[in-house]
Amino acid sequence: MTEQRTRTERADAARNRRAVLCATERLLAEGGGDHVSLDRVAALAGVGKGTVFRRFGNRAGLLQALLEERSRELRDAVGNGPPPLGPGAPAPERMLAFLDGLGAIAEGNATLLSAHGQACAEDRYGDPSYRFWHHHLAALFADGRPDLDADFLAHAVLALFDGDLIRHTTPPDDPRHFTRSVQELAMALLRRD
Amino acid sequence: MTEQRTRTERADAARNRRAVLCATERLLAEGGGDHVSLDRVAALAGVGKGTVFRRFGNRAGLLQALLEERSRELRDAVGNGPPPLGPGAPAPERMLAFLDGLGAIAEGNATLLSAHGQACAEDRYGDPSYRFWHHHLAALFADGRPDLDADFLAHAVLALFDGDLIRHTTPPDDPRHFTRSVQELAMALLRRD
DNA sequence: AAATATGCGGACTGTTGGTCCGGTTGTCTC
DNA sequence: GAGACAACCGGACCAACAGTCCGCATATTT
Repeated sequence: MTEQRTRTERADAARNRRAVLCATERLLAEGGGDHVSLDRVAALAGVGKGTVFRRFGNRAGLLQALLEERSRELRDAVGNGPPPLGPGAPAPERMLAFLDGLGAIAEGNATLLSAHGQACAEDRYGDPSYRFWHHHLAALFADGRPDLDADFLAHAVLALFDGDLIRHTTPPDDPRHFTRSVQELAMALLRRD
Repeated sequence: MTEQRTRTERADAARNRRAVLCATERLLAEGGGDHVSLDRVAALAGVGKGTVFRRFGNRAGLLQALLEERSRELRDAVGNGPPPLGPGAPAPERMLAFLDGLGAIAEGNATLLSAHGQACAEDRYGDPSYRFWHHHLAALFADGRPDLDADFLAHAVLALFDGDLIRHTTPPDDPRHFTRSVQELAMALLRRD
């Protein structure tokens, strides 16, 4: 479960990584996204500031790592799992299942999403995670609508997964409203009624 | 053309506002969006830092003002101009014309858009400019597709107007590719083929 | 020309992301 | 278990930034 970048990662290093990730999570939950300064993270995790940077490179890297942890499961399921998430199901069903999964993650991590979006200055589209989602969506669109620009449609759908938009379109009584809206939109694009 | 917040605005104040706006513009053009620090803006405009803040409140306000200046013309044309931009044309035509106009502005101000997006922490959806575009789009969608959530569709289309996305989907030889993609997508949503 | 309010400047503050290096501690070998 | 080695750690440090403040200047009005 814990990934290791060299052959074996030192025990204290692994422990610290966990501590930092947990601290980030807690700060994110209790204050807004801009409440997560790296000073605070380090302090709450009980490590030095240098440690945080050595592990995660910079603020964006830290948030990205957290985001990746939250979405790894879905990624595996989409790549190698059983239908309808995994390969084998028809495109519309597969897309609905995928958007349901991604939507759930996004809805549960809106503040993390916002923070990451703000920190991730320039290379959002180079992020491996983003590329994976994009590639998947583009393939599904290309399958159903060869007449449209599948690449662009995929970017368009992913652009919806923004923390602020989620908060703004989620009524207090229906936490999954956003996901259904995205699904509806995607189906309108995929199907030629 | 220059707006005045009290009955009459002092001449030097107006001059300074122009200078600050111009300086921002220049810095934005020559360096990236994060190259525009308010220190630098003030220095280049030849005014004190306090002046910038008194005029524009904060960084987000400054960028917002610039953005608004660039889009005021389109706003007027949409509200009171002749068809197909203004009222009177059928919804699809009107939407195409509108997206053409907004796309042109966005393509010409991608870095400004990025900078504004990053600075505008929380209240993107409260911005009067955003509300205007959103209201317009939502009305057009509601007209053509009463079966879908027009409000959400409008947000979705506006989410595309992001500096990074524009840069990422604009090939070097075709500066208007982005706009056409957006139009294509919007038509796919509006029409029930 | 005097009075008044409006605007001005830039020193100042608190916080941030990010760097750096002397010292520490895990791990591996013998 | 002892020693050697590399990996890792902490937190002092730095530059840059957004935003505040207040004594001074200047446009406008009477």
